[in-house]
Amino acid sequence: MKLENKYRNKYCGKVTKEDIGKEIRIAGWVENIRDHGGVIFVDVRDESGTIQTVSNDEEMFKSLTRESAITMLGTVRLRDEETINVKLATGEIEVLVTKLEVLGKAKNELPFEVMTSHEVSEEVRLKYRYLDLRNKKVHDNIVLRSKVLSFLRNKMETLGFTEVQTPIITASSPEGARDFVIPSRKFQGKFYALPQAPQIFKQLLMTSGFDRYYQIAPCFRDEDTRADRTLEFYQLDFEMSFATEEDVFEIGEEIFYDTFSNFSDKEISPRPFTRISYKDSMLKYGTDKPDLRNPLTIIDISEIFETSEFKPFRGVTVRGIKVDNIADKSNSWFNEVVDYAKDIGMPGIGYITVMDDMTFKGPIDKFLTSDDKENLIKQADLKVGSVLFFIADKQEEKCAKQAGLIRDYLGEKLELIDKNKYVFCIITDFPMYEFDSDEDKYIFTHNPFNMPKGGMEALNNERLENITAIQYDFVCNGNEMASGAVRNHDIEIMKKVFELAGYSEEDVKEKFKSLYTAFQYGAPPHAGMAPGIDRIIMLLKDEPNLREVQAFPISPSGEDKMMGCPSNLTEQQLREVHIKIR
RNA sequence: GGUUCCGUAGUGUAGUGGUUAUCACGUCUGCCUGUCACGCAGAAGAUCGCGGGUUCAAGUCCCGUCGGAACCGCCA
Repeated sequence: MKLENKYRNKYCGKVTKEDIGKEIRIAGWVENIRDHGGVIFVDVRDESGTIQTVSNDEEMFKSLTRESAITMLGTVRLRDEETINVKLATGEIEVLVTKLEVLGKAKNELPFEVMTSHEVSEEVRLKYRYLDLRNKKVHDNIVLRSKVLSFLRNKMETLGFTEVQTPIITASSPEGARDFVIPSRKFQGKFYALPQAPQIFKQLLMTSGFDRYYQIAPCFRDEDTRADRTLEFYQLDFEMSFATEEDVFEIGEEIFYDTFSNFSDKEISPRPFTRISYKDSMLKYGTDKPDLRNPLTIIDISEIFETSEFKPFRGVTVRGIKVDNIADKSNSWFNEVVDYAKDIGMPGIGYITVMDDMTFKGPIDKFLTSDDKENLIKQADLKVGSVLFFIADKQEEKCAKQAGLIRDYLGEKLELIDKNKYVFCIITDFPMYEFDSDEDKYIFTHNPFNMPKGGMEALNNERLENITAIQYDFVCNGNEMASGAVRNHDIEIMKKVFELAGYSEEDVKEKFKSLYTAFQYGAPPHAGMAPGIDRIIMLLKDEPNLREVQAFPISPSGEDKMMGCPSNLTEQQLREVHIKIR
């Protein structure tokens, strides 16, 4: 790579003892100035690292400010033994400056210190993101992102995938997330939309004979944000024709396993990743994105309490979480668990403690018959010192979710979670439909273009809530990392799928025009998925939110105070797109 | 839309209803020839988010409002 020009001929961090005696030119930012009166030190930083420069000419550095962009001419020399800085890669040498030129002066009062920007409120960091990004840790996240993207592209090419770019300006889609919309100037009253995902396009590409497609695809969703969710994010979107669920699993496993082992030293769960059905996951872990580093599991013990004298448990869903060897925890420890249970909307949490003689202690004990006790010992595998927590609710789904939260809480509280591991699993067989009590009808749980398991036969014969889709999520350490499915390429099955959710054939024709038409011209069976790029980097870097791994993220409230967006438009702009602000 | 938490110099913070609002970093001035998050001496810098209330007295308590964050709803 050619570097030499009028600004520099050497990167700061690449200067070595080999360069001693040479005159070099460096360019970068002033990280620090230490004026000793007579001798003055200036640390200069570029992307490669930092080097100390030194001069006896105070006049030359007189109005120099920290974080200014500069270029310097100087001679590399060896430092005296006792002045070597072992903390610095270039700590054995320094540059004796002969000429300094300020290329971009920085105001002398900075909004925050670059070296400690991570301690500053995120609002200020984002407003001055270009300064924040000078911080090594923040900068390194973006550099890693580049490396991961390159690695993924290379991997996909190796696996025979073709990168195809799909439109950003496209049609609004009636299902799924709220679209970001773009008013049309030429077509009054009509709107384009940004894609929530390239879903339809990639299915059309399958119909077009692209055997394996991929794309590092931007996705836009106008929904409220979360730590791991924002308005725009990137997915490694891919799709394979004439492919089965297992074909996609194999590719997905290779992508995740190889990426994580290439960019992290942590232990990774071996391939093949554990497969868990949605139903089992909701029962055992109380969530569809279980953290399998947590060894605790949930068991269903509703049956034992069907005729119980303890009213709150009789005839409702009762789940249990057994933890061994914690019978000796203090009252206050258990009270904290009870407080947490109340925090998440439970009336409290019951538990029994197994004593040395295998008798139980706890508020629920007196309601249990000796048969009940024996059943519990057997079902929950209770031992001396075990504690069994009870979670009960009339609604099964609510009970499962609360049990899941308690499981997470206990895992953290008891430090059962090994932070040095990535444990992957694949959740399969998501439900196709769910009942929406607000609208009093069945709606799609997820993507309506997924193939129902069992095809037409299942649609005709099963109860709607029992129909599952050949749909799967890749999950790592409690995070949903990717989502995918075998798609529905059969027009007859598609019509039926929509009919069951209350759509007529005309609706499908109109709302999903492209797929409905295209699939009448020979659609191949196809399947794929889409790993989330931001979440991969987040996990690799142990970052608490995805803004740390995007160069210019929007704030959680959906504003960008650096760019000033969203912003007003001029009257003329509004007129041109035929929009009147109320 | 809802719940919870947080707003004090440029930045991060301390602050039991009671004198001139604490400390650190940064900034400015001076001193200092080997520091490396240099040191020393001094200075400037605050509408305690905003509005109202309680009180002899409010940064502190109450109400409202604005801003920020996490979560629920929503969303793959």
